Amino acid sequence: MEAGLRERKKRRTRQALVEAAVRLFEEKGYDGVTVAEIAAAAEVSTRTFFLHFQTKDDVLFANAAPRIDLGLQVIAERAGEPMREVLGRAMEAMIGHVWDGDLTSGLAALRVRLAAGAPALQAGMLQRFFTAQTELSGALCRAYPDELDEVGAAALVGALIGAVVAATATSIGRGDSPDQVRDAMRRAAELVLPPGG
Amino acid sequence: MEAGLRERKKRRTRQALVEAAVRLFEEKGYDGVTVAEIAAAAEVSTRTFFLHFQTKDDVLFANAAPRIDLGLQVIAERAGEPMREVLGRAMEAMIGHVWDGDLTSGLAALRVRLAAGAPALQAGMLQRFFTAQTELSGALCRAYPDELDEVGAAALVGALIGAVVAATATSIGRGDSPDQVRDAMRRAAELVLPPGG
DNA sequence: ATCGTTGACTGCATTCAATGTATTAATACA
DNA sequence: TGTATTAATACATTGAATGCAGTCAACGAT
Repeated sequence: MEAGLRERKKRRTRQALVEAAVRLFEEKGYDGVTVAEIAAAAEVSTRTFFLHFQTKDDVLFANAAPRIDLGLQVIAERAGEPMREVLGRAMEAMIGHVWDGDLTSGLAALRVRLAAGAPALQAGMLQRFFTAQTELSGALCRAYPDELDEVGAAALVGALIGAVVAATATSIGRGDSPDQVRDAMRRAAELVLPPGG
Repeated sequence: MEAGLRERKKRRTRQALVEAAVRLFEEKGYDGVTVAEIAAAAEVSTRTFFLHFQTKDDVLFANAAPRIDLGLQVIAERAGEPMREVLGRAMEAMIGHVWDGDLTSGLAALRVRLAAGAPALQAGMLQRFFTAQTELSGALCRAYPDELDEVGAAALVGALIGAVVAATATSIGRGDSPDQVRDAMRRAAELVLPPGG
């Protein structure tokens, strides 16, 4: 997959910014760290930070982009199978991705901990979930035009994501282990989409 | 109901700020208006704006505070009745408050329209919903300690609010009438809490 | 009626996220 | 080797939000 020295250097800079940010946030909290500090710790200019990340909080979600695509992919591939079953499988795929991406690494826990003390970060997180939710809802509506209208799809996906996000935040905030958190996510999903129905 | 000249003046200032903000936002969009402009239009200093509202977006939610209390009140009063029924009634009360507070006045529509073009505002709105959700969830958990644990309560309330918020945003964004929006909210609530069950 | 207190409001300075512009320097490519 | 990209930099600016010191009107007690 095309190495390219330029590309590699860029990636290294990006990675350095992510690592510096995580380390500093752990030390001093989200509001206790400025973008300038992160950039300095990664030995680049402040302007370069915003060349890699749109906002300060973006640096904490560097790896979250593929997650939603995973869900959309399931919906695209399994079109034809029963709607609620497909949605359940999409959710299960995303939960799996969270598990071995953010849950075991402790990144998810860090985010929840930081968000508890930094409203700006909390707002940013919620917005990401909402954007993902909107994309999923649109895809589902397009895949099942006879069963769902726009509003119905939004309600169903909103319920699913709403349940899982709230359960996850609560479980992590309570200090649960990664396994317990994953169970909480699954139970929340089953609350909206019962397995035998 | 103690009038008090000082109190009245303060309220007038606050109201002037709200009205100036709404008018300017309608004219030039959310990002197209600065706090300084709003303050100038209300003939007060910029500093005074932040004396009345914590953030720029706060001015658009001046009347939303009592809504959550309404829901909490229902949960407190009806304790003892079946849990899901009480939660449904709490939601119905809040929907009613939205109806004759923001829906008929067009304020809700304005917020959705503005939020579509201003990520910062969208994030702020979502955060408000999440805060409300957390409070409701806590109250419900305390009212029904045998039926719900923290995570279960979060999941249930998260599903309910998530469904209603998503359906509302979609319905408004599609240009529906206030009646249609209210119907969408009710259907979304019934998706999570079926009436006959 | 007067005086001390409270509290709403102001002006000014500062921090910090985020953006625009112009420039430098290293990589890529012919 | 020379030319075109492009990551990264330096510098300046906007705008939200906060801190602080000071003004003046409203209030309450004597």
